[in-house]
Amino acid sequence: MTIRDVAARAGVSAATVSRVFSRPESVTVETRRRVLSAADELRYAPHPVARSLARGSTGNLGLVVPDIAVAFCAVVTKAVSHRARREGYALFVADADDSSALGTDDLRSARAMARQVDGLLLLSPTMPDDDLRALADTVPLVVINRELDGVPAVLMPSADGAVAAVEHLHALGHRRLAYLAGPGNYSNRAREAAFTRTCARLGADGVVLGPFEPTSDAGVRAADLVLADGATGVLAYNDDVAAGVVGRLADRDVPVPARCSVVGFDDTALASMISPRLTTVHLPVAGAGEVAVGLLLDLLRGLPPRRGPVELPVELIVRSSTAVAPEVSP
Amino acid sequence: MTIRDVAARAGVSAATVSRVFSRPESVTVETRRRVLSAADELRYAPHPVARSLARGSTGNLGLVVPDIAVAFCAVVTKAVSHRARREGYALFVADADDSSALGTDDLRSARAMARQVDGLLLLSPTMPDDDLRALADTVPLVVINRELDGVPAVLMPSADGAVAAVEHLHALGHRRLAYLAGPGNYSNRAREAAFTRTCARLGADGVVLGPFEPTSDAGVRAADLVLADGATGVLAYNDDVAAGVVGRLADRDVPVPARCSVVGFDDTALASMISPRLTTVHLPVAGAGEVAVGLLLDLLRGLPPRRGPVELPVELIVRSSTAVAPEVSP
DNA sequence: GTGAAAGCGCTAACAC
DNA sequence: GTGTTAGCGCTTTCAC
Repeated sequence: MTIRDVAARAGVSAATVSRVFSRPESVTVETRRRVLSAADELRYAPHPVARSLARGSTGNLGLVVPDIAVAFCAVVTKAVSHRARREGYALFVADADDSSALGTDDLRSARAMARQVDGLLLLSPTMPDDDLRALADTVPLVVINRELDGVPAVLMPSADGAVAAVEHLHALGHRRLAYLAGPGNYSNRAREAAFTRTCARLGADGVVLGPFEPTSDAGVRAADLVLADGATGVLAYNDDVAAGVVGRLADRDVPVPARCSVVGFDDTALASMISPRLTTVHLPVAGAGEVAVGLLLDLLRGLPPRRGPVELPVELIVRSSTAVAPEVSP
Repeated sequence: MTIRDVAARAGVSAATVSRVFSRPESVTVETRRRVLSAADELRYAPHPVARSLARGSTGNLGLVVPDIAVAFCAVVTKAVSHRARREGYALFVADADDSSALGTDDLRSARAMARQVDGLLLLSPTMPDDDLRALADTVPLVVINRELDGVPAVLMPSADGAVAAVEHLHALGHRRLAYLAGPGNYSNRAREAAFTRTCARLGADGVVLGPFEPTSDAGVRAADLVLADGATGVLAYNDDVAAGVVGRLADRDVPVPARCSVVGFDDTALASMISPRLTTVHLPVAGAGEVAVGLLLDLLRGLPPRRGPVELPVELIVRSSTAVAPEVSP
């Protein structure tokens, strides 16, 4: 069923059919009606691939995530998907997590998508700066959780969250703190640096453990290291790791928060599902996804790019996994 | 940068360049080398859209999920994504969850993707049989968790899991059981029916509550209904709901499993993250995703379709959220 | 407002 | 092996 079949049936030219489906107002009501009903009878719909080739644009957006099975990524994906659809775009999603290799292969995933989409969104990409820049020269690009001159970005300033978390623990009397490091992305680096810096500023002992996978299993292992270290306040890379820590501490009869306080990151649904409910840094994840699509659309429309990255505020949510430090044993 | 630029630079025809990128062995080593280095210098790569149009196939697979933010869906997506990539296909993912409307709009999502992919995978689709069949006539199609004559499917027989769960609770002495219903999809219907049937067979009181959203928040609400009902054994639609129930019962000082046993469904990571660890029905989620891609590839290759659906066994995993029924108060 | 014609970038016969 | 020639299905000038 091609445009020509419809044209023949409606007694018009292919160009007219094309117009009916592209700029209906540029065609008489009467011919439009004829074309539409012919199309209907033939169950015709424009072929998107042919349309993309002719138009030079696809109507698709692409998103590369480090690991779709991580709640944080899934939520971003959902937000991006909705905003994209609302704007009339379909969404291509690629999971960069390469089980065969070590780490993620976001560059390859991004390249594979680049020509099939009008624009690309990268979530927490770990590829080298140069590769990222080269990619940005190839295709309209917006990154989330990554900072690079000249590439539009939306940031959730993890550092602020880490600072708030450390200050919170310090205010509760904790003097030996541990940060459980995650994967080597922008967010983790920001969190780790802010943790260390803030510990130093407040005169607290701050130790960095890890890196760990961002999973609860890794959190279980991390908990034992924390215990061995003697830290009483823990900041985990994310909620999953924090949940693993909490679970393991419970299993080892170390009550949380009485003997050890635990802070997570992301404020995923998990954070309020476990017991005790997690004190955690809330990230405006869905908002970030939406804003990122907005930036990308601006880019596609040729609007002047904003100077710096968009920063969405984060917030420490205090729940039940943090409390005053245990008294030092005599 | 088109194929012609490369052809000119390498001193060959466009067809030869095309061959180098499609069937390299059909070209001399020497010309191949020349073409490749010309392509390299010009940073040329074949344009996938043009290629799709000319070839009549895209090299893409599509997946429609009811809600990517649900762990179950995310895990399937991950498995599908990996298998697809391994087979040389890219993956289009659409989230059918339409926040604006009630429920999911998988039909619309599927239609939007249909012509841009070589084949489509539908996870727990809720569209009417007729629409599904019509779609299957349009594009190679495989469904997961849905049964419909003539449409290749992979099933995780939820009913078996529900039967095992009810038998488990009954064996522990529970005589009044509740099923917390989920969304109106194939899986929920299978679980609910099996629950009711098995309760009847064993002579237990079985009450169906809901339907509820598949979230822990809904589980919180459900817990109060369970308490009001007096059931001591609960089978939830999924782990999230079960987690909500467990959390709420703890808040209401009803110890799990001492006073009430709770069984989940899916065996997501959450199940072993909460305390007590959830007894739940393990679903071979990743396997299902992989197998589904396999079926779809068979379809694309024109292999004769198998007669019935592929069934992957499920298994009840007994953890710490179930125990012998509390003694009946005198 | 509508049609004719050229072309988007690539592939696939078919000749040579 | 390689080049020539037609398209794939649609959009888009440019005339009329």
